[in-house]
Amino acid sequence: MADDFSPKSDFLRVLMERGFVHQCSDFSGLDEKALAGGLPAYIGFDCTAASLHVGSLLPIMMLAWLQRTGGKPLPLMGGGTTRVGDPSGKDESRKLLTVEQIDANKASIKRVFERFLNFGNGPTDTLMLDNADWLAGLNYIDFLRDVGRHFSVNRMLTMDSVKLRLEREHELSFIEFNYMCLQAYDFVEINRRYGALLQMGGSDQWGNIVTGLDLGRRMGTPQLYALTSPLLTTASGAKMGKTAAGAVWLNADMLSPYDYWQYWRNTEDADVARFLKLFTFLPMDEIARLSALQGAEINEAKKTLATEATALVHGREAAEKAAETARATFEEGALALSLPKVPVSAEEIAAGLGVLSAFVKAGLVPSTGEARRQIKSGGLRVNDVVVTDERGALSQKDFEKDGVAKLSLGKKKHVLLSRD
RNA sequence: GGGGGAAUGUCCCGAGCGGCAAAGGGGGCGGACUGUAAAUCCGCUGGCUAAGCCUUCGUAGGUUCGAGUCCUACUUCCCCCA
Repeated sequence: MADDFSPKSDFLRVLMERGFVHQCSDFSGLDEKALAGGLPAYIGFDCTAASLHVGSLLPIMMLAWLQRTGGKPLPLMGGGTTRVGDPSGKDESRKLLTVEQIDANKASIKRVFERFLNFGNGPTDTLMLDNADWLAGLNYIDFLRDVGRHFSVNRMLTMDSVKLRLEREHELSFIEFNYMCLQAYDFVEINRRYGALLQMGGSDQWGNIVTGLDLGRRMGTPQLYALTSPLLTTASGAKMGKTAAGAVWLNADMLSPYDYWQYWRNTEDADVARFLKLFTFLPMDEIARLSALQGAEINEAKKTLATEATALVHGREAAEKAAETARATFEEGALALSLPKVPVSAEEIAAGLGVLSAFVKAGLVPSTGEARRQIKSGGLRVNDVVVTDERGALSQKDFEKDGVAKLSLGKKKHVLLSRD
């Protein structure tokens, strides 16, 4: 791939040594451009959900490193392309979102970037883009004549995103088939408007990005570049960012900083070094030191990873607090009042709150049926006492300590019911 | 246009003589062992006011004491012929 290439620019050097690079259309060409300084580069983000999840962290980190090494980050909201839907890497087409949903998602997603990037009007300040600005108003006939004529359907049919659907005999609608044309056109448009020379993205975006390079050449842009990051999986092969509770969201209102910290704390041993490089800004020698730890000492590295990664998304203070909550809970077995809380009214407690519904209320189990099952396998505890009787109820006594009862599912998930 | 298949537990794959809350995987969750790890082993994996009740097999009807299973129509997808 690029083993024999040694970059001169800080940008490529950092990305490569930290494991961000999977493919590049032209390493030395891009290196030159990065060396010149102020390299404008963009990455597109889907607006299919109200928050980005850890899967999007990798591209965000790439933009952050770009800025730190003297480039100009251009995060692009897919306000327009999300209305069409990217078929890459998907077996089936997804339901189309309404424009209102997309706009709401967009607004909600934007906030995360402020944590990672500096905004402003300087040469290396971040500029937030939205492709709805130029895609939404496109005229079909004009677009076909100006842009569409440059696309070869023959070639499009050979692209992985399309080929996969055809081979597996899954439906590929015309609207999705057009997605890559729009993304390619984005590149040209962003070059013209903001001078972007580089588009980055996950490895599944390679085809879309390279199509943009091609289109640029035909439409007379300067030489454009493509750089993709590897597809992230854990050492045991699972996709990143999925837990039983759902995706690992970056927005605090969708996943608490404490739970976010826990996600990283539970990283598999084999992933720690890789994740430290990708998801923290810690210097490489510090990472090397942490990565050298063996056996139970690896837990120190995991705590550092968790705190650093959480600090990036939720701020240093929230990260330290999550770390402290975890320390008190797991290492001292103490009751940490900073665990996630769910309020219960005093009347409910007085009326006798059944254990089953208490755990449902706490959000630890989805149904009372699940609560029953967990009790059978000894998975539920109230104030660290295993629940054995599914017909039991919580009483005032359980809330004696600080007006709070600690409910636990398994050894790791704890929620406080607090008496209001 | 003609002929033949397929749709199953709302995470996925997948069995299912008319008695079915429905085999088996994967995934997930819990337990044991550990280091809040991995691997391994064990259990669980529709809902509820729970020895009972309710809702599930593409959609709508029908036959039957009883339908995922049989019949009819419809929807979607696939294959073959034109």
